[in-house]
Amino acid sequence: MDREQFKQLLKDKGLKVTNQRVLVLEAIASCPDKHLTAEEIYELVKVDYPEIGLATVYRTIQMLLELHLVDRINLDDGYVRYEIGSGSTDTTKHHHHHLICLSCGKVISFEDDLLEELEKKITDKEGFQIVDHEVKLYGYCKECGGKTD
Amino acid sequence: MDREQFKQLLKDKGLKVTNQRVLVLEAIASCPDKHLTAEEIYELVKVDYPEIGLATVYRTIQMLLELHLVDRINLDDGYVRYEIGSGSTDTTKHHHHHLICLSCGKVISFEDDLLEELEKKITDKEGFQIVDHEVKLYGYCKECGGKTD
DNA sequence: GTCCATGCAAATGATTTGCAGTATC
DNA sequence: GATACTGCAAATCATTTGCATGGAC
Repeated sequence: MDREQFKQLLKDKGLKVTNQRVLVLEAIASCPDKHLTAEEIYELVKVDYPEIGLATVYRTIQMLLELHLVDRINLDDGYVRYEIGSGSTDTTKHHHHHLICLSCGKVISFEDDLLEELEKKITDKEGFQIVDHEVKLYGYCKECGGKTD
Repeated sequence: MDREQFKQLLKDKGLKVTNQRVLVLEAIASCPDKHLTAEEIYELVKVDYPEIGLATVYRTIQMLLELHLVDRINLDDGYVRYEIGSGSTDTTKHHHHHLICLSCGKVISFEDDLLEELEKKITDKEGFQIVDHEVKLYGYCKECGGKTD
């Protein structure tokens, strides 16, 4: 999803194209592995566009979530974080999961389809139709060398 | 973990045994599938002990989390929820996961060891040592009959 | 020119904290 | 009796909202 595609999407949805909206999306897209908080996005956008307000950042994020261009992640550290969405590419909703280091706080994303098997089992057994999932694995990354701390 | 065991644990840790602490733990333990919010726990305890304060409930929950007697769940609905802990039994940390109905909001817990395979794979490939995990599956429960929103 | 979008400041709401009184040990 | 625990009210902090101005179309 490049800048022009995004502008077109906004127009198609009857939404207005503003600098703020473009810059917020680009800030999130430019840090695919950093899992930014709203405040961090605000600070990033302010570099290029100092007059933006925090409320606009929140409102834009809300809109991007509804358009499925960004995903929300909650690491339970008191901040809600955002990353460029899996749905932003298209078709196959390739969810990715998160490895969270309990020592340094680093978040590593990874892909895996192992859950599909599990989901099939649950649908069969419980009659529960699964449409989405979120997986967080907590542990210690290579650098923090297993359990050191 | 019954009431007496809990009292003993508190003593062993050098903590004082109070009605408030016993009642908060019992409120959470009595609703193993309801995933209560702090406010709900507060209301439950108030029935038997009207003078309790909400701050005490929060402080007690904090303590119970540290003792691994309760677990925290975040359904991203703006409330943090608590349930009686998997570690409260013992030895084999049998995590359970959550099925969350997008239509009625019901939360169903289930056990599965499928992730062990995945965790082994990640430890081998990434050098990331996993010690805990959280899985949330979103969808539609039997009663809400697949997708009938 | 119309209205949606923005910025600011004030409001909200869950959780935390300071402090003086109270209960446990 | 000392000190940890509690209740209350005030503080905190992320997020939301009201409203008047500004910008997109």
